[in-house]
Amino acid sequence: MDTLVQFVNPLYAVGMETTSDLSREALAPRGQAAKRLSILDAATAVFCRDGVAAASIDAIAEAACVSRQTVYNHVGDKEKLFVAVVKEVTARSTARLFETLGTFPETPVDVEHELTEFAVRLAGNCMCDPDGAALRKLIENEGQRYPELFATWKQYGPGKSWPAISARFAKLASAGDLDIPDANLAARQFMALVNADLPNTYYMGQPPTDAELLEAATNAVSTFIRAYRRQSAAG
Amino acid sequence: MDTLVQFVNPLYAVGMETTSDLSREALAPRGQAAKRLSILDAATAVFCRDGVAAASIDAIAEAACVSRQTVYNHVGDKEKLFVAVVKEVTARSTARLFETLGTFPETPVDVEHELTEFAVRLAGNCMCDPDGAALRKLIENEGQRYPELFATWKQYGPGKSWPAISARFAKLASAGDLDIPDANLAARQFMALVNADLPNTYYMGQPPTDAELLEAATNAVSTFIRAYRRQSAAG
DNA sequence: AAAATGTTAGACACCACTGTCAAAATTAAC
DNA sequence: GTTAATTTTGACAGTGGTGTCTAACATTTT
Repeated sequence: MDTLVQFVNPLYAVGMETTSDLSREALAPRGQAAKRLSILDAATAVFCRDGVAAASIDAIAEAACVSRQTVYNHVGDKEKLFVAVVKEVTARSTARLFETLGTFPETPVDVEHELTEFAVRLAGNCMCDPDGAALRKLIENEGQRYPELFATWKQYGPGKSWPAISARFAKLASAGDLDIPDANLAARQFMALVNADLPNTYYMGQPPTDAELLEAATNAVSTFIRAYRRQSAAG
Repeated sequence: MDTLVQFVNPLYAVGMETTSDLSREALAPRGQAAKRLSILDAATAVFCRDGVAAASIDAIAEAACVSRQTVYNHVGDKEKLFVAVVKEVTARSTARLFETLGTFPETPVDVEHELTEFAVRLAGNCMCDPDGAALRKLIENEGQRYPELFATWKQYGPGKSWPAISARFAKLASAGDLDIPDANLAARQFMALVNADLPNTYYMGQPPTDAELLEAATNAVSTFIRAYRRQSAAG
């Protein structure tokens, strides 16, 4: 239940709950939601940097500018902290992805141009976003050790994202712009092509520049459209 | 120096040195190269499973069926062990990639068919290979903590692999089969497309089945060729 | 069989971390 | 200004890891 709420409603996990009466968690007693967020952010960073097992609560507390005891008071032990982090970051990443998906050019005038601009937003806001990168890393590294959490993440992360992405490409096809027999496949390939040309430095600290983003998007969309353009006459 | 030898000559690091006099390392005194390999393999597995910082030498020793002291005798402390593992796995992966690249269809009769078969080999032997997967994971997680090692890896891993891959696509283009203005870009996109459609379970233990491999290769090559096919008349 | 070499088992000091506790200090509420 | 809630501080036992050492054991080599 608790789990579901956090995954389904991003606003909740982002700490934007109305501080009213809806979310009477045992955790955040009254006001200091900021401190809780600070702890989760710090934990995300340290978990990513050191790995969950090697991450020390002291390091997290220090990064959050908080005493160790406060960490235990807010979230509990390390495993609960990790679960809270994954839920938080999943909610944020998913929200950001859906926000970006809202700008997908479903009935474009200039397919290539508008799809390229969308790819820039996708790469900048989602793929290279610190939350997204952190989440990928955490899931990839620790997923096997927390099967339940992993399953829940799959359900509310990829399980919701991919159909949404595919649906956009299906609409784009039915708008007559491209010839896409399999929207799921096209969606996977589109994402892969955008990723293919991003400088591989972005999971090592530095995010790509705007120019790099644009180049990656341009190359990806160019190839994507050449592969999926509608044939004038016979196919 | 030592570093260079191990990276440049895969056979050395794989433990196939002639056991003669060429490689008078302080490490492998005379015969028991098998034990050393066993230690490196076990360390690879445990490092991947637990992360380097959280991996215990005892766990590695147990996995290698060896006493802890023997680990220290052969390789030294944990950092040296990690460096040895990365070199070993890099050498193995690179060797396997180049072996597979040797089967690239440079002057094919049926481009699509032969490129698909190559993609199957590439995915099966390189992308989903345990060594390759382990290496990606280790580099991604620990690269930042070992800048020198990371730099050396980049030099002898991607720095050697990508030009070799690109060169194949350039030859394929000049053979008249495809229209590839930028072989580097095409190579990146080809790899990305093959990866895009592999079941994402392969870094979680189970390798993909032959059928899954073939489907991924088919989809990837189909899209790749549609994007890069030579236009009959004007382009 | 003897000698040299490699391997194991156990013990060791040392260190870093966990999770808990109680008392002091700070901050917010009324 | 007093009361209540939160946070900090420092201490604590317990755990598990490192890297070293030594003496016993096993395996080759000669």
